[in-house]
Amino acid sequence: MNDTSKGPSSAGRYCYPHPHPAVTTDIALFTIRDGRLEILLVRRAAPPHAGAWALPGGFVEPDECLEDCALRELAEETGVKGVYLEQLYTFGDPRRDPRERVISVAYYALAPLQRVAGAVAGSDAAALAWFAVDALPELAFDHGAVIARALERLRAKLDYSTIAFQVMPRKFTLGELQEVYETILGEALDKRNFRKRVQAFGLVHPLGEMRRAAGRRPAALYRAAHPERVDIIK
Amino acid sequence: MNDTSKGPSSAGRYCYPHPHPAVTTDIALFTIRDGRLEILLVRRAAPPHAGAWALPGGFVEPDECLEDCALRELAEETGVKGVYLEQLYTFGDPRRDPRERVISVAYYALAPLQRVAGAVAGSDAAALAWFAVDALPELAFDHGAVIARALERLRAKLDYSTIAFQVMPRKFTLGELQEVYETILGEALDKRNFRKRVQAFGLVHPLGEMRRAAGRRPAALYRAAHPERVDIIK
DNA sequence: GTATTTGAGTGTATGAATGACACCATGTCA
DNA sequence: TGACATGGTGTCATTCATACACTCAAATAC
Repeated sequence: MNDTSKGPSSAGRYCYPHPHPAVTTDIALFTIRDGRLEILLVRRAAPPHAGAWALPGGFVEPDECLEDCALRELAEETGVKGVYLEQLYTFGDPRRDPRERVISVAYYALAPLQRVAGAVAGSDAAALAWFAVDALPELAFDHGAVIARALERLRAKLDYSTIAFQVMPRKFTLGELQEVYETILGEALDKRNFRKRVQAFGLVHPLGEMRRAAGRRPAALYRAAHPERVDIIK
Repeated sequence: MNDTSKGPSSAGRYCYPHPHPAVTTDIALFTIRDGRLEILLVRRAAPPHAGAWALPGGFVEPDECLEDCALRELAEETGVKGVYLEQLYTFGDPRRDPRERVISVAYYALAPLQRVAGAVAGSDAAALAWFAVDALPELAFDHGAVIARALERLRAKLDYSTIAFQVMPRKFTLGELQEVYETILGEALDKRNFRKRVQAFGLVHPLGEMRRAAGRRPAALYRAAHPERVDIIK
């Protein structure tokens, strides 16, 4: 899929009177597994950066909007569908890709493990794996910077939006919700204050059911008050 | 500068094996004049949308990064230089430009009137004018949506950053600073609380000078504590 | 069957930040 | 010299954020 043509007089069927950059989308997809914040990466099979790990992503088709492109690439390369995407930033350094000028519109996403557990490598990628965000492998292109910015944004949004519910299953306990916050923020929160806030903002509705877990008291189950959208709170 | 070629087999010297979109930057440059928040627009001379008003902007060159492109286009089309730019959002709807696929990386900027007062139309633009943001003319492309988003972001950033100082001259009174906040937010602020906050955050340094104005008590002059950068506060 | 373990669940008190509010000061100009 | 216009200042009440400790309910080990 990646071409290496550049400049005047190169072979190719798509011609323009002025140089056009290639445009891609890249997706930083986060989930939480075993109390760790993880990100989905694909191993590059071909140069440049063969063997290094990269964000899933790819070239924008002529008739699709950017978000559709991100969703499509994510589905093609990893099999993951239907996640909540938010545009992060557009990276346009002329030298970020050694082949040709590539401008990348980065998106980030959060999804519950159950929805991404079946991720499998697509035809474009040699392999696919989840990495803890504090133990990243060697990264291709400027994807280290992309991930850093995505993390920063994600953590900021936890505070003033309901984005965390994107990573929750349909039914969850307040303890599980707090664990998600703590995992993403990388710090412990006070249990009573956390519960107070969540309830005060009306972010959850009790289901009247209990989750029975081994070796401890059952916990009340809740659902997100507005699971379909991300609200700004405060 | 705008070409209309599209798709396979069109004439043109720059050829690629896959279709490439055109990429532009557009700049929403705000200033404050006579107590109104105004935005700089250029009148389109050529179709599409000939006669409509548009944000200054243009195509990304092969070897410039996106922010440089925005600065260059702003200088070329309006003569305005050296303003603080922040990336806003990337607009990529396939039909936002009727000629060909054009993806636009939008930036916004704030500058003091004195630095933009000499803005003059460059070769690309038929004419150039400032419009109050609540009295915009007919706009080309999706520039109405771009401006709406820029305004939203600007207002949000007033609250938690020092972005307002970008629009202040080197010396200013606290009354003038408050007027800027009120103009951008579109609402009145309490004078004492405003001054308390500004001082509490250490955002300004007194210069020990006075501004003598006709018909009223002279006001102490201040300068921004960190005029060169935009800080996040709170 | 009793003790232990593990997370579930709950309230209060304190300090900080926010927001509402009114008057006198100092200059110009008529 | 009086009217006018903006400059400049402090307090109080409320709200919000934070720190903090114990009992409850189930499962399991002994």
